[in-house]
Amino acid sequence: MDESGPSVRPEEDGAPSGRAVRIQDVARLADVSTATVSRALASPERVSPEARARVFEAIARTGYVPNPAARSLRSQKTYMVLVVLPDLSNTFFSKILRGIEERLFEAGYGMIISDLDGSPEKEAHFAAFTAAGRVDGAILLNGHLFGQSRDGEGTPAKTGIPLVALCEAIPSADIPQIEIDNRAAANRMTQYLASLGHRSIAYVSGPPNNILERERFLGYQEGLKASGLPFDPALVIPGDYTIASGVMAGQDLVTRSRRPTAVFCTSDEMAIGLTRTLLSAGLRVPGDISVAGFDDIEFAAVAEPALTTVRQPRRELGQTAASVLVDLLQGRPSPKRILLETELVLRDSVAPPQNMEKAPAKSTRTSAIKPT
Amino acid sequence: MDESGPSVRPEEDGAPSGRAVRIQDVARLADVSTATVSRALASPERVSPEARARVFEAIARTGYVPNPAARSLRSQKTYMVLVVLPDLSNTFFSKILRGIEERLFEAGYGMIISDLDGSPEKEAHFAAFTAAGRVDGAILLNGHLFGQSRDGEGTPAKTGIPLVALCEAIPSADIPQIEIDNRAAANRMTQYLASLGHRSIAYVSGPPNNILERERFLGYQEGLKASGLPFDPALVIPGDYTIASGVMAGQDLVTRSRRPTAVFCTSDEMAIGLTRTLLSAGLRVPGDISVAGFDDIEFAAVAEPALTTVRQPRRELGQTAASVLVDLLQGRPSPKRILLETELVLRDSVAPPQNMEKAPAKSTRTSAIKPT
DNA sequence: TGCCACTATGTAATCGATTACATCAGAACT
DNA sequence: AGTTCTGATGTAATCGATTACATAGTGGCA
Repeated sequence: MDESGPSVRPEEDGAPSGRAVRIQDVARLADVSTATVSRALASPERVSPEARARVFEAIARTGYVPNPAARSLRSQKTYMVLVVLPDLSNTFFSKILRGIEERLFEAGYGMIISDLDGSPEKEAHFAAFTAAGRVDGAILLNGHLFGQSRDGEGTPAKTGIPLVALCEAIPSADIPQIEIDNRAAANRMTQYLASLGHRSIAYVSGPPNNILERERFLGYQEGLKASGLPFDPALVIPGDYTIASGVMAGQDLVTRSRRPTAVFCTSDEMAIGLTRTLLSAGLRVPGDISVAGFDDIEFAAVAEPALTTVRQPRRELGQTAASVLVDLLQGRPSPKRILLETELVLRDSVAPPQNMEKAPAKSTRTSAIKPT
Repeated sequence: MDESGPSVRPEEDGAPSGRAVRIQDVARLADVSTATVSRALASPERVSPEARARVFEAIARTGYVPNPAARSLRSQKTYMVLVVLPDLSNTFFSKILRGIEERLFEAGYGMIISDLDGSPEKEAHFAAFTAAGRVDGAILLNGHLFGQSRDGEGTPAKTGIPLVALCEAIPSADIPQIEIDNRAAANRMTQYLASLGHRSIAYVSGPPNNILERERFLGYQEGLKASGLPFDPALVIPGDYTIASGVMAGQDLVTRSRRPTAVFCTSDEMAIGLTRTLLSAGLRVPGDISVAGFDDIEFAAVAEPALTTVRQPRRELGQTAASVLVDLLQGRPSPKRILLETELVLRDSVAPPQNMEKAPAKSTRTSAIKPT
């Protein structure tokens, strides 16, 4: 443990060697009790200015940092928040995570990430983890509660801690939902495409049980209707938000004899994969087919052609979710649902359909990088 | 999870209500002492098969999960690992993180992420966090120790826990380094470009103090030398690995009167941004200028044209770093340095220079998506 | 002056697991 | 048979902070 020598004083008062500084050490140095030290930290107004000063002085000299395990054991708080997401390696989440982290950090909370990766064991693990009180709250990006399917089947595991749903709403759960209006956004994009003259607008979907997908699909149908266009099931191509599924969708399109003039992909990844496939097959984008995406990830602006898409305020989504959770953790009230604004980002991958426009194949690039 | 029988009794003997199950509850139910329960969990071979069976049965029935704070307080272990990285929203890190998380999860460790974001306060916070024993170990992706600059200046903060450097080596630190051979990889790519006939190969750098950058730059110079090409400082264009800096580099190139025939970008992000700018300016890639990247992020394969690059085994890098750290945490020896293999991924953004090849502008696409 | 209210502080119980040490039964060895 | 060893288990100390409760001191007010 310690070197007990003659001139021991391994740390006259500082930290340099050996064992960590305990609250006892600080108390002794400040000539107060441990209770006073604890109070000076937690509620400074409850100790006299003199004692407070001595305590802070002692803390500074020793470099004392409270032992979180001890604190947590007694106070039943961990100052940790769990962020549950389906796939950490998905670009879409990284900016959101950053927004979350920023806000949590400001509020003094740490962030534990759980990448479920579709694994039930992992999910069970983190459910237990949560139930074990290892975190004070959680932000769920995976569209369902622990122990429940996306459809709200099954009994949600009792967590006993505040939860917030982010991006993928969990309608069956009575927790705050932070999201965008997916339906309105999809509607808007669809109407935009129609307004350019497209009469045959394909839709590349997300995974079937996904609530984002359901909303966006509704929006797409509404958009068609509002534009006086019929809904054609043959124009719905299955996808799952990944680049690979975009590539597949593109291959599907390429082989069709009657092709739509525009494709609305419900993620930028799919749009980029799809575009790539179309271009490889010798089709022109947007000359032969216009392609629109969803999310506005970093690469959308530098895709070739630059991708027309729906911008989600990703960082802000993360920040908002974190703020709401912190409010809950600290006993403040919070709204049940927050919708953040999206924005149509018009770039070069969408143009009026060829047969309506007599212009040559060379697309009219409206901007080099960021039009908005 | 399961449908419990007709008589619900969600937890006949589990947490009767409200409060969490304690080791005491399990012990009572299994008719053993708490010590035996603890041992059954930590070292099953030290308890008799019968007792062990009763304990596990009781655990299953109660849904007991050890209180981590209590465990941590006593055993001085947190089963948490800190991952320090400079920018969470960078695509490059996400797959690495996933690799780390996978391996840590298998070994029973949780992952706390700290996104330093270039903020000294954040860094100080996490240094204290670490010093406070809140994690058992850390994986550093930011190229320097706490309290130290990238150049090894300053006294590294005493953490007292195992550390591992990942991707960005920390030469001054005596900790395991997991990385790729950046120099060899850059050398190889440079020689590859030269072997196609390129005599004027530009280099878009990373940030100046970055050790990756230094290594890659050396590799570039060595590659030139090995190919009998002179090094021309005018062909070195500053960058910082971001898309935006790639765009800037592209703008620089576009305005030059004498342009290189090939550009080696030290990140895919820059390569994609740069390509975009060249294309927008009416240049052809690889017709007029070949562009190569580094990293092989997901988007490289679907960029237009598909990007020739150096593949880093990102997931494996993460897994390896996590494995090494877990070894250290569990007292096993570990190698000081691990170099993982990279791979040259040949796609469509690189071709022989125009003046050497009489073929038309239409580039010969060797593959649609993934040639390798 | 005597009593109350209030503030500042100290004492010690407490959180829930791990683990050093003690105990005991039975096997193995002399 | 007596001694030692081994393996299985229980008892209770321990980790370091928080906090309920107790106590001392101070000022106000009748």
